[in-house]
Amino acid sequence: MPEKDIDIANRLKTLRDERNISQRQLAKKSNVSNAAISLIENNKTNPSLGMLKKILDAVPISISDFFAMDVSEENKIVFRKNELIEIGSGLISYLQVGQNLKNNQPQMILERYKPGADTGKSMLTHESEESGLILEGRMELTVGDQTYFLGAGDAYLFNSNIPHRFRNTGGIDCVIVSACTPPSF
Amino acid sequence: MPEKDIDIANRLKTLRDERNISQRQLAKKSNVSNAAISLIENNKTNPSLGMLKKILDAVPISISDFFAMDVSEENKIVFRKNELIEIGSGLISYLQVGQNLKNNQPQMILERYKPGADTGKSMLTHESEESGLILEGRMELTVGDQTYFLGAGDAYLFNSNIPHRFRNTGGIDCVIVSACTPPSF
DNA sequence: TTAAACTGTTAAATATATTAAACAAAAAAT
DNA sequence: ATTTTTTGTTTAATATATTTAACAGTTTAA
Repeated sequence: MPEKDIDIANRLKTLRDERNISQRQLAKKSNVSNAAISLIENNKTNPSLGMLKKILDAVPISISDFFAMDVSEENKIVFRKNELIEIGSGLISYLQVGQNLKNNQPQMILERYKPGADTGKSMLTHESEESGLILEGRMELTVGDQTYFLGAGDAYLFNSNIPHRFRNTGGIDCVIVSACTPPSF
Repeated sequence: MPEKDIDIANRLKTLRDERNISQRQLAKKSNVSNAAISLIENNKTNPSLGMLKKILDAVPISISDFFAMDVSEENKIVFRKNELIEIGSGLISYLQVGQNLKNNQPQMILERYKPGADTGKSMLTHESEESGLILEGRMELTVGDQTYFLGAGDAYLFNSNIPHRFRNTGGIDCVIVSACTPPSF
């Protein structure tokens, strides 16, 4: 059974945070460009072993220990602002609370709809209970054959099997925090 | 203290030998080219982690375990024909018995001199006792101000502080097995 | 407030890993 | 003995990692 993703990105970031070293400090100490470290931590490259070795030697930590590190977020409780997981971007961006959610966990998402953003005329449907709260801007929400206009502070709750649709018809970003149980994707 | 060389080459080769898998079998199973595996095992590339991961998943073994593998050759006793270490090539090729030799160990080398090969007019000198035996071909050996012509079966022994020189003046390869104590390079 | 020294990220240039295909040698099959 | 597989290796073409340099945002100092 092949292991799942090795997640060097998290490992390195976590390690660096634990030891309070900046990308540039580590870069200098390991004779590697700071860009390389940034790219690794953002999963934008597939580093060579030589590269990883140089970095880990500078930390220092052995390769074996590095991969034996426990970075499971199973029991992680607090997720900092910059630790939210980006699961989609574009006209609508999604920042999720937690990773690899179980079916009994709510999928909380911080959603940002740019002006004109629209989940589409071909309404959404999925097997969840869905709730949300508008933080900024205004949102046009259609659930079934009813359409609502929501402003900051307003909230919603419905069964997502009912076809629904979000549209930002205003001129400024609309920011929503939503929750689905079980997670919808 | 940074670890010394990680030696992926040895690790992979050893692993593959232990499990009796050919390069091509492993390549196919891991969706990687057989060339890649060959290059890795010969230290001719600096593989990416993604690559290594694919290979190790096919073995299978975890990355952590892979790097925790003991491949120290400290007490290795028998070195197979294909396990000799190439420490130089070209007109003269050197295949050494063992790795990271200690000062109290003899450095045995299987040397092949192509026709015309010459260690150079500017004689060699180093702090060792040196001995050798001609296996094939003929060799012109100069030690100090004496020059000797050796054929298969002949041998030599001298203190390498005395300037010396090897020249294959014949038309065929000359193969020698030599030994230096302590190792000369 | 402004400036200076940091933070992490990104784009284009460069270096290098990886593949595909062909090779030669050894083992297996007929 | 001679095909036929299978072995590992190599080279040129291609894909991609890494660096250099510039950017924008945040913190520290004055």
